[in-house]
Amino acid sequence: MTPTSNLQPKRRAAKVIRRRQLIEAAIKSIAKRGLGDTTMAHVSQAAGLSQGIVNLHFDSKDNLLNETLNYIRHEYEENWRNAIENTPDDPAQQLAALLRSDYNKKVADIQKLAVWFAFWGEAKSRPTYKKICQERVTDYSQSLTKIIDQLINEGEYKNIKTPQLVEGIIAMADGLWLNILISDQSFRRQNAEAVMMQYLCHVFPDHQAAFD
Amino acid sequence: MTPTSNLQPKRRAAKVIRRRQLIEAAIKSIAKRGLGDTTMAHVSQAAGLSQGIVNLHFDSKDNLLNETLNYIRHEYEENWRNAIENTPDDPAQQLAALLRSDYNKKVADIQKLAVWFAFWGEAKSRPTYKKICQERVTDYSQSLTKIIDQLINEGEYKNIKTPQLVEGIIAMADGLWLNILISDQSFRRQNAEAVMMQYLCHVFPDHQAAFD
DNA sequence: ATTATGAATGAATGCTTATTCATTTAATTG
DNA sequence: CAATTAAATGAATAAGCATTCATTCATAAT
Repeated sequence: MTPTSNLQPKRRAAKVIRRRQLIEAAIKSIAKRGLGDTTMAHVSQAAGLSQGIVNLHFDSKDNLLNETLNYIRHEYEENWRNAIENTPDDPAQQLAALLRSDYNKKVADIQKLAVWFAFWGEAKSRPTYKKICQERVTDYSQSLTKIIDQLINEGEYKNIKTPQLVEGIIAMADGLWLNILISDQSFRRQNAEAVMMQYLCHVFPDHQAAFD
Repeated sequence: MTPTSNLQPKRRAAKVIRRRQLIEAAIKSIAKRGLGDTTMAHVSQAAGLSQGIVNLHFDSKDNLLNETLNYIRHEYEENWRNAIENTPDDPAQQLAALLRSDYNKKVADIQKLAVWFAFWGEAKSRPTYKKICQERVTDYSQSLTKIIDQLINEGEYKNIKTPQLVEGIIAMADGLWLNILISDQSFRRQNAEAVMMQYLCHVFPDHQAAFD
């Protein structure tokens, strides 16, 4: 037996819980102070624990930040996959559900958005960040493409180039996040959703009912 | 006479030139290493000057970074104002010109994009950054709104809510920048432009000629 | 109850970095 | 050609920070 597999359930659980607790503390601190001003002391204090705790559970600050980004990426993916699964098997409705899910309370929460932008801001110079950010998009756009192709077949849409439309929708989705983040509370999740739905109405006029 | 106005042309010019030189060095370093890992030593070395030079010309690192953001904001605004001015007084053409200008070599340069996202990433926690980023959008959307209202009057567009459309266009524009930045060179300026033009075609089908 | 093991602490360490300022170099003036 | 003033240098300083690790605390096993 490896020493790891000797771990009793309670202790192993404790470890997982502590890691999540620290990741959530990191999210709070990044949202409050930005990535640049977030220190290990901030994170451990926000978690109500002691100085060295992050190194104990994550080895290094770098690692904690990587895991934090991974965490919100998985949360994001889980969110939109749920949205699709809990929606009738109709392309227009699925499209609406998928895009509305981006403006969920859980995912478009201002703290989480701050974290996304913090990492995007460093992505160009940090391969690890960049890769995780890319992964987020590839999975999402695969599903989006599938749904849109179905919708195009169903309706009588002639002049739509799917790949470009997919790029456009994703771009708008991200840009609306930026708007929520930057605008002083005047632009909210519901506004973003409405803007996106109007876009879909323009592109798919025969299915407007699904986007109201 | 104040001591400042006593400065001879050459010396005064030197000061302005040096400041720009340091701002451009800052842009290079931010693009290369990110905002977090950019040090005063990096900036001064990139400018080929000595350690203390930034404090001499900008007093502090904070101030240098504020001025750097201001610099790209003004460059950005100058770029789109030029685009409008050098285009015939036709709404559809002006709209196309305004939006194409966002994917100029000068403005959608990958280094500049990296800088925008670096500052957006810290904007939530830094009021100064946030303000400058907000200013960028307000000026732009005023002009955009004016042009779109003209276009709507001209054509027979009924179901367009201008404010939402403006938000949508700006969001897509920013999101396409993110795509250029994150995607490993596979998504380029021309792609972004094409995606945006397809969007405009969908919204203003009677003016497609202007968006090809 | 005693021992063994894992989890957590927090003071100490050593490195990095922004800022300062005495000194040097260059340009301008009379 | 001095004398004056501005610009630039770079070594020294001091503050901040991630990381380490000897020690303490808590839990589980025997």
